[in-house]
Amino acid sequence: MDAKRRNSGLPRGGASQAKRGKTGDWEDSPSNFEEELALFEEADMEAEEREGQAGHDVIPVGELFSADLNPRWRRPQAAPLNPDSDTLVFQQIDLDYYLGAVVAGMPGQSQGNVPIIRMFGVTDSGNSVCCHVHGFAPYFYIPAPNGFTSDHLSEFKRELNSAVLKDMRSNKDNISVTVLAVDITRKESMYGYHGKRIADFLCITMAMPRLIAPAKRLLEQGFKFGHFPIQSFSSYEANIDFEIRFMVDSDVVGCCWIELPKGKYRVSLCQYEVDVGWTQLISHPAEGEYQRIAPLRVLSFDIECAGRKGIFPEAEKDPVIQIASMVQRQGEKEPFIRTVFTLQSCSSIVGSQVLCFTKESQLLQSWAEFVRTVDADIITGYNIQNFDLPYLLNRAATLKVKLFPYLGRVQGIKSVLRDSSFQSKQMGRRENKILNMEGRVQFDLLQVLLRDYKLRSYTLNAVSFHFLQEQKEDVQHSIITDLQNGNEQTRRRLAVYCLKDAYLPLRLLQKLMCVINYMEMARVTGVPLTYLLSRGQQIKVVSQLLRQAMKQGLVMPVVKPEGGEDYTGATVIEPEKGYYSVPIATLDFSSLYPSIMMAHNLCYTTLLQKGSAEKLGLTPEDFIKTPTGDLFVKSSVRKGLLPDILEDLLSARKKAKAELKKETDPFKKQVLDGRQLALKISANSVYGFTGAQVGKLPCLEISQSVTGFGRQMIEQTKQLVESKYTTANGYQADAKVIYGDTDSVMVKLGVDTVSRAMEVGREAAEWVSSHFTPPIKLEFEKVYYPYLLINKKRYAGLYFSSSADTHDKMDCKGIETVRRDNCTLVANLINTCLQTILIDRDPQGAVAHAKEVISDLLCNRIDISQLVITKELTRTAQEYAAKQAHVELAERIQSMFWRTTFPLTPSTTWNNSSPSHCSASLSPSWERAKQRASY
DNA sequence: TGGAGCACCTAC
DNA sequence: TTAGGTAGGTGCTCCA
Repeated sequence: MDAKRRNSGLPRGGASQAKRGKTGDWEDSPSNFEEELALFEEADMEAEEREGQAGHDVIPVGELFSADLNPRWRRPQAAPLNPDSDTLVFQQIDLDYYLGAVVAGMPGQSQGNVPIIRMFGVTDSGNSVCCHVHGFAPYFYIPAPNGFTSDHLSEFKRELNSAVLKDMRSNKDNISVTVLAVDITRKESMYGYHGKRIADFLCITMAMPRLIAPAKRLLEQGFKFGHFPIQSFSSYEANIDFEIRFMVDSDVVGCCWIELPKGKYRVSLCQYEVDVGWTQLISHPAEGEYQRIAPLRVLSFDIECAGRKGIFPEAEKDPVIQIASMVQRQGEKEPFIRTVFTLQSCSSIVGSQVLCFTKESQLLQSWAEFVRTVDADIITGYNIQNFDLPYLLNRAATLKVKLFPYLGRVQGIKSVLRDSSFQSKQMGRRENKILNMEGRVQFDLLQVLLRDYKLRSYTLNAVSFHFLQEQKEDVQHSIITDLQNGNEQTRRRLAVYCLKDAYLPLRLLQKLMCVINYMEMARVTGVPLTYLLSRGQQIKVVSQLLRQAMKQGLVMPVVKPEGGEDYTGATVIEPEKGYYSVPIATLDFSSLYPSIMMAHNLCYTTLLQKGSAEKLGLTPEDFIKTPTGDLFVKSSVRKGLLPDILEDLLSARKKAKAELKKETDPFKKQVLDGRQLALKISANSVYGFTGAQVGKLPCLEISQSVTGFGRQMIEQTKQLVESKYTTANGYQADAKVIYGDTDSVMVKLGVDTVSRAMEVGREAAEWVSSHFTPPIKLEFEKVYYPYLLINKKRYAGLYFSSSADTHDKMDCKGIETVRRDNCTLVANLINTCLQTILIDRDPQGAVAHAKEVISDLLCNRIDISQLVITKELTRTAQEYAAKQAHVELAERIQSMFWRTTFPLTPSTTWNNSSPSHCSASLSPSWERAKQRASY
């Protein structure tokens, strides 16, 4: 089919005619991306002929924008829904709550404003659903005071209610009842083992989520009611997000499928906007057919602004000139909507629709209308959270485009910008802007990459090149304004650029399978999709903990965060530094910390606090003493919650790993690898959670026992291996553990070949494993041959695991090549030298290469832009003249080179190439070059 | 000049 | 209102 026929009259290289004027410094043959776009056109032809539309021409919109410009923007027509005879099934993708008026016929309070859970989702047929869930109220627990009976309930409730009311500074919602109910319930604290002693707790149900905190505070401060003396109550589960509370109680997990049985829900407003009582909905576990994913609409967009020369665009001053949008259904290969909104005219682009506006305010308003029409479930792009969306919103405010800031799915709710700062040790302080868009998940690709990937550069260009081997269209930022001020051909050039910037995030999302991976994570951990990008690690563990606890009638206490003493972590075995030209076998404990917790049943619920063992009359057979002296009951007395959670996570990981083995597609392999890694990280963060002293439920007894066991185990492993594999026992040589970190040992077995090292390694791992409690298991991982051990946490070697004949890769740990605080020149130099040493086994060659590079550096043969080493040195470099900076940097690189590649003591086998020797041979030329350079 | 203290990044 | 952990190498500044 002729992809160009729609474009009759317009030459393909049309832009060449426009190579006049002041912006003539760009190349203009059609880019690969334009050809790619044109290919989409072919695929679209049939659909369009069927639907009888001509979607991809230039449309001079002027004032005439209508959401009906292209029927494909809309979702498929929704079939009529009869609550009495139809079941409604949808995949829930976002969940929040709001305060709303009571809906007659729904469970819960009968008057006033009530919290209503709102679930957004999509059906199999691609129709969107907004489901209001009624009747669920927030609650928390306190232990019932001594002598409390059901006769005291109403008095307690009345007193607490009036205390909370009195505590309110203002009562703008006109609340008259704060405490809805107080019930006596039999529960048990999850913190510490106390002989399964179930006790009376008061379950206090409040009218609104935000009333929980004051009620908890008042009870803590000291509360008096009836004839009971004033006393302070500790609270339980008063710090749980309302959404999580609901999800846990109704067994809903992130992104699961929800069923509303016929006769149990009602249609309230437009199609598929429904109301249901919270006990009526059915949540399907994400298994079997319910693992599927609905045809979600993913919108990716990018904006261009006409900034002033050298000034970062400001929304108050600089206009938005283009917005490109691409919409793709999850699971399909290509976007089915490709459109660009431009200010002023723009030549046509095969494969995309161009909508031209004469007024910027019209462009903005129309784009918002477009978003509402497309009704995307997921909104993505590159840095949209902190740039594009805030810019559009601020720009629309400046131009007073009143209908713009309604971008969510709920009518009448305005999208508002807020600043938030999020701080964690893991990610440092991160300032972000937050924009509410009810019912749409904002999935900023930059944020995903910042969280999940350690990269040297996070520009869209660098990231695209890294993952897709593709780059942005070549348009310098500085000429954007000129292109806009040119003619319809230069604006076309800009539009192609803009389209590509909207397209790349979609491609990346697809390639990295972000959406699917995040959904899996939401399903495994039970939190909403949005939490995964906006919150930390802890909430995932809390969600799992609560679910597991509820099954056993356990409640989670609220603890005051207080920083305490740090505890001891893992052991790093003192390395026997050197270059090893013999195979070194590496044995690892797989999932060390999780398996320790499982093997020894370490949990909040199994912890014996001081004196408990005697008080409960436990015999020594009932509990264990950990290396740190803490006591935990065995699983025969009570199985811990944390071991249960870990078993779930690790069996999911096992499954992912099995799929990984079967998979042949290299990229899907990578993704499955990512998933199993995510599950591993989740399992590891359970340990981290117990050690997080400023956290929801720290328990240092658990975390320090875990690391204590770990320290013991790695020492024992070293001793076991070195005691069995000796000449005295008939082996070729005495084995020696030359290094080890946390959960691994590197062993010199004294064998000559990789295959022999693998054999002995496997045998040794199995034998050592038999000394430990399952599921603790030492595994043979790999052989390094040769192996360069520079220092603790710094080494390199050729990595053999699958085959004994060829190495999989050169593995570098902690060396400049993998660190991001060095310039690429250093990384490349060290990398080449390591290759020369390990693969070619030619240390002299490595020295020669280093000399060459340093000489190039000193003679100004290397671009200065490559030379920024660290932040500190950037400053130094700027303070010196360029040539002097070269010398400084060359010295730095030289010392870095020596330390990294020749760190060895003279006794090690470097035949005739010890550091001092090489250093001497380099020196004369070094001095000469230095003199030349500083001349 | 050498060591304490810090920032940064990584290993696990 | 919210935040996983410790060990450890390296380069830099500051100070005695």
